[in-house]
This record gives sequence, C-alpha cells and structure tokens, in this order.
Amino acid sequence: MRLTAIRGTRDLLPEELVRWRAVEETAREVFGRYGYREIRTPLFEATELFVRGVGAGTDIVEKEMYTFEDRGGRSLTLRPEGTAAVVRACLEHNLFAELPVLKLYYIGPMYRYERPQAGRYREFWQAGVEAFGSDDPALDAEVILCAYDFLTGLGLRSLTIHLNSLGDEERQTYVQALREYLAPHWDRLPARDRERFEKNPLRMLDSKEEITRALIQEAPQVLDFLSEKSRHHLETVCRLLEREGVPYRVNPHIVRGLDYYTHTVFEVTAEGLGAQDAVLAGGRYDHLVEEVGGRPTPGVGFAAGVDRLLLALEAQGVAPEPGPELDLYIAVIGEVRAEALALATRLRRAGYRVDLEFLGRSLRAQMKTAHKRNVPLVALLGEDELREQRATLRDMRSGEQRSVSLEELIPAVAQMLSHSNPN
RNA sequence: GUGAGUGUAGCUCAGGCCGGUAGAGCGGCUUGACUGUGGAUCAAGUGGUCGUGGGUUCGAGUCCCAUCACUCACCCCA
Repeated sequence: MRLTAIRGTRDLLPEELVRWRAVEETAREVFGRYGYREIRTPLFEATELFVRGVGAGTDIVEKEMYTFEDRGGRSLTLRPEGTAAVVRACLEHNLFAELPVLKLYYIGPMYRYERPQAGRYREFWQAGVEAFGSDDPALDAEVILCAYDFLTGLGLRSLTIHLNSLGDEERQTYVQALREYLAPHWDRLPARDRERFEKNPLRMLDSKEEITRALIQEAPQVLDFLSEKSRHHLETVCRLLEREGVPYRVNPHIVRGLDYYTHTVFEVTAEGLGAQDAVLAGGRYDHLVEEVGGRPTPGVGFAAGVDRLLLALEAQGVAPEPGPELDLYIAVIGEVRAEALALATRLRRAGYRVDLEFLGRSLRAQMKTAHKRNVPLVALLGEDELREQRATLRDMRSGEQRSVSLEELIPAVAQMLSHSNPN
C-alpha cells in the first residue's frame, strides 16, 4: 500500500507555507513588542509532567495523549500543550530567579489523539505566551491586549473575546452550589451531562444539550460566588481592557479544559470556522508552578491555534499577496551550462534569487517556466551572447529587452529590477 | 470513543440502481503552427493498480464483507 501521512497529520507544502510564515512572523513581532522572548522545549517530556501540569482527571490526560515507552523503559508523552513544558524548563534552568517578571513565548506543534475534523488535527500548531511572577490584574489585561494585537495584526475580523473568572479557593464552593442546584433535575439530565455532573460539573456550563442549557440559565453564577478579592481582580481586568479599547464580553459559561486555571479565563472565537471556532484561549494559573514542583509563582498566558488562525483567515478572505519567489531566471541556449552556472553564482552571491535551466529544453519552454514562476527578469545566455561576453536581459512585465556585457550585468540587473518593482 | 456522508486522472466530477474493453471538463508537461523568446489561440502527444484487501461471478469501477483515509457533527479543545 502507498505510504501516506498518518491520520490527523498533514504536509505543509511550499505554497501554504507562505501564509504560515506570515502568521509566525506576526506572532514573533507582536510578542516581541510586549517583551516576550522565545523558548523552545522538546516535543516530548516525561508523562508525569503533563499528568501533574494539565491535571490527571482531564480528557487530555485521560484519553488524548500520545504516550509511549522508550527503549530505556521511561514513560514519555508527546506534548499535548505548551505551558507545562515551559514551566518545567524555567524550573530546570532557574529562569524565575533571573527576572522578577519572566515573559516567554513559543511556537510549535502539539499532539492530541482526537478524531480529526474541521480545524482539529492530531498534530496541530500553537503559538503562545506565558508571563510569570506577578498576580497583578494589569498583567492579565496586558496578556489579553497582546492576544488582541496579535489577532488583529493578522488581519482577522469578526472576533469575540469571551472573558470569565473561575476565582480561586471559592471555586469549590461554587461547584458545590452548582451540584446542589442541579441534583433535583438529575432525572432530566442527558447521560452525557450526568457524567459531567460527577466528574467536572463546570463543564455543564458550556453543554450543548438543550435541557441542560435551559437549566443553566437559572443556575447559580460563578460571578456571584467570587470573593471580594477575585471580584476586584476581574473588575480591574475589565476596566483596563475598556480603557485600551479591547472589545470583550463577560461570559460566565467559559470554562477551560485544563485544570490549572484560576481567576481570569478567556477564549477568542472567530467567524467562519464551523464547530471548532475557538482560535485562541488562555487564562491565569497561579498554582501551576507549585504543582510541577517549584516555589509558588503566579502566571498568566494564552495559546493560539495556528492551524485555526489560518482557516479563519482563509474563511474571512484575508490572503497576503505571495510575491515572486525568484528575481531572475537564466535561460540557456546551446552548450553554455558552465557559463550559465557561473553567472548564477555571481548573481546569487550578490544577493539575488536565481534559478536556471537544467533540462536543455527549447527557449520557448524556458520562457514559459519563467512566466509561470512569475519571475520579473530573464537573462538569456546563448552561444551568440557568449562569443561577445554579453547576455540579453528581458523585463518580463514590459517585454523590453537589452543586451548587456557580462561585466555590467549586476548593476544592469539591479537597475531593471528596481524599475519593474517600483516599491 | 459515537453517528452520518464520501473515496474513479493533478483538480472538479460522470459512470454505480440494472456487472460486459475506464470517460468528460479544467489544469500540467512535451512538441509543433511560430529556426533563439512567456502571456492569447489552435493541433498532436502525454495521464488511472477506480483508496486497500478479500468474497460472489465466466467476467467487478459497479454487488457483498472487511479495512484504511477524508469530510461534517457529537465529544473534546487551540
């Protein structure tokens, strides 16, 4: 049988990578403006890191991890998300001691064993930021601001920022209240939501079951259970976002699937994506560092799904013009390949992107290739030209053509390129 | 993990009910009309283990079973 990319993974071909790189560049640029520095961690880690970091009871850990044993009998897992590994690296290299507020970003593939569907892959890319060391709500606001600048910087429109707070210690009180409210309705609950009721009642808040949704309408709200301090934290975040002109909606039904969140949680959805419309999500995680084995260190961050961002950009018709991949194509006629290669080398070392003919095809075929590749300039090198140590330069846009001595070729190329490309 | 739909040329798809020599449109490449010049036009050439494996049959793209993949939704999440 023919070998193919395995389920849920895919190849990114040269054409698509133009857009991928644009997204990555925007991420680096915007994150850099907010003071984040890049970190890269391994694609796999000790399984235990994710069990402790993400949470033993979460779906991610229970049924979605790529876990395997290496030849030394260690249990390893392909990272299902980025935050836990970043925390591990910071602890290992004592980065928290270096700066009182430590800001790091990452871009890379993550792995989850899920059924693939629109906007969901088993190997998918995330770009995320983590800010450690401060529990100031201004940092939460700044992280959301950074996310907002990133998304709008990509050209995305029709975004909704959902904001909520899960509080901290009071979360347990709320969960209990939610259970007490729902318990009398047990008989009416769909099987799925009964499971949630037992395992993770917060999940019922974003249930898609009609009956549950109706019940949730009347249910006690997280926001009413927040402590004075937590409420103040949320209010400050809101006030700062308003002041900076970031549109958001407080949505008490936003819950996250990872256990480590406290206080602020947020999710950004984009239009045109189908069922998987969350394009970026994050929040505060004040206990995660401790959970992974460090001293108590607050943190806040987000992760954006690069694959989904690209789908959303496509759905919203935001397509950057690709621009030519080559500056010049050398068309070769007759036995002049050594000279053609030498010419290409000279031009390349002068900084131009150059390709040339290797198949000995007709000039017509070569011109077609140059045209198809959208090359602005073609240098014609044949035995006639070579005798006089000259080449013919053709501007593919205007059709204008002139003979240039090989010595003056580079300045002539520079001049013709600047002409045909007036920006 | 659950459910539904779909796999035939590079792309979009017909053929399938009712088994009998694999097709169309678009695109790619090569050559020519046009001796060393792209875009437009025309002509010729070039392309498929019908997802894979098995079964039924004299004969399977077509019927049956299995399997893999894709799509969408659930679930979950970025």
